[in-house]
Amino acid sequence: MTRIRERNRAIILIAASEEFARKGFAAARTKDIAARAGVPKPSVYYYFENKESLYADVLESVIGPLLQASEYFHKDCIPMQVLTCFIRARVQLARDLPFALKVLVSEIMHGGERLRPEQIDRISRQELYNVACLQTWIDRGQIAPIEPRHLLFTIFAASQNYLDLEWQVTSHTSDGLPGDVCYEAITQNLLRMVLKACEPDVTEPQGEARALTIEQ
Amino acid sequence: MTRIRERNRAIILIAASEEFARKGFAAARTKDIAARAGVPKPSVYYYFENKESLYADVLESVIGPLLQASEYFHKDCIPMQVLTCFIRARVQLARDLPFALKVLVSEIMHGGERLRPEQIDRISRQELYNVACLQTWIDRGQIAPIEPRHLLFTIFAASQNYLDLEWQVTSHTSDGLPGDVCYEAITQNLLRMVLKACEPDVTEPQGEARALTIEQ
DNA sequence: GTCTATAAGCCGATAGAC
DNA sequence: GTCTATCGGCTTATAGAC
Repeated sequence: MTRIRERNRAIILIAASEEFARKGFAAARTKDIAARAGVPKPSVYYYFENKESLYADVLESVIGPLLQASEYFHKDCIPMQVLTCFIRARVQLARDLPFALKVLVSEIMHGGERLRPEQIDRISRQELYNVACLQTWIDRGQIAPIEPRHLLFTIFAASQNYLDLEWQVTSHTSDGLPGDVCYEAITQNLLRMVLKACEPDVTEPQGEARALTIEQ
Repeated sequence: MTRIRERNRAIILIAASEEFARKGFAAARTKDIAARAGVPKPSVYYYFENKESLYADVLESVIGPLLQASEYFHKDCIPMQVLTCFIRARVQLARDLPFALKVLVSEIMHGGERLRPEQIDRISRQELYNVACLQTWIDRGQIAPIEPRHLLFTIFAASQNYLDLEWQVTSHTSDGLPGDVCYEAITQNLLRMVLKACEPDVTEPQGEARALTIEQ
């Protein structure tokens, strides 16, 4: 039966996400992953090819939802609305898949060498599209001239700072996960920072900016 | 002679910074650190107690300069000037000690378990002081009510995104380090984001904010 | 599908010659 | 101080019984 297979794969994948999130790929032990999942170690190798494959599958579990958060990006939508939806989706992703997202952020921060070429490709394409979108808005004068990749990276890193601050005394629920208050606060702070920063300077409009802004 | 000792320690420390920055503590090999430093592996253990001690010393090499960047924080200084100096100092630190800083950021993002208690203490104290400073400004209405720790973390993470974007095609110098243009762009973007976000809303001043703002 | 018992190899750390 | 040669422990991964 394939039902039991799917279930066990899911259980191991979640355990792996947590172990990889806490210790990183190299330091995480398959023994600990198995223990956390409540299965003997060989089961991990029965359901996954090896440790690297398991790691790549953890990354895969979050890449789809991550890219989906970018679906709001369209050149002809209102920039502030797009950014608002985008940031909300990203923070919600951090709430839904905190560990897997942390693994991905850490992986990208370390060069992405363990991402499959196809995964790198999908992320890069989306990134390029989002950058092009932001650049268009900048050229039109709809948003301030902020380097698009820096902006996207800041959102990427900040959207999950809920977990990165856990080593300090913060408000946590009993099971060790940050409470909803925390997520809403992060959303509000990030929204404010990004939207304020992106507000175009009315004192120095760029070229044809005026006319196009009115069209919008 | 202690001169040769200091020199070799420094060489190994730099090599270790680079290896730890690229691979993390667990994945970095002392063999590779020795090779990068151009010394045989036992020399690493002659000059440092063990791998963990070497790692802690790498962190130590950047904690001092990191805390020094906070020297501008004083309750009675002008918030925007403090933040400007602080951000400039942080980005400059990222230029001066890119690898060691990356190790520290990664370490803190993973819970700081490998920081010595005394190192955690120093960082926490400075953090608490900076947070208190920001909170005072918020209470006085001098800056917008942005959660101080989120703001500090965003600056912390964003100030070194030069290296985190290296897996994409960016402008690098021949030796693989980002050029100065990149640093200035990061500084400008970060300054804009933070300063804009911190501008107090004149439309909704808080309580005694007016009077105190004028005093300043 | 599940699990015990073990193989094979790598890595941190050191002994000891120079 | 410097380096070769090696040990001991730990980890991934699997063989093979149930």
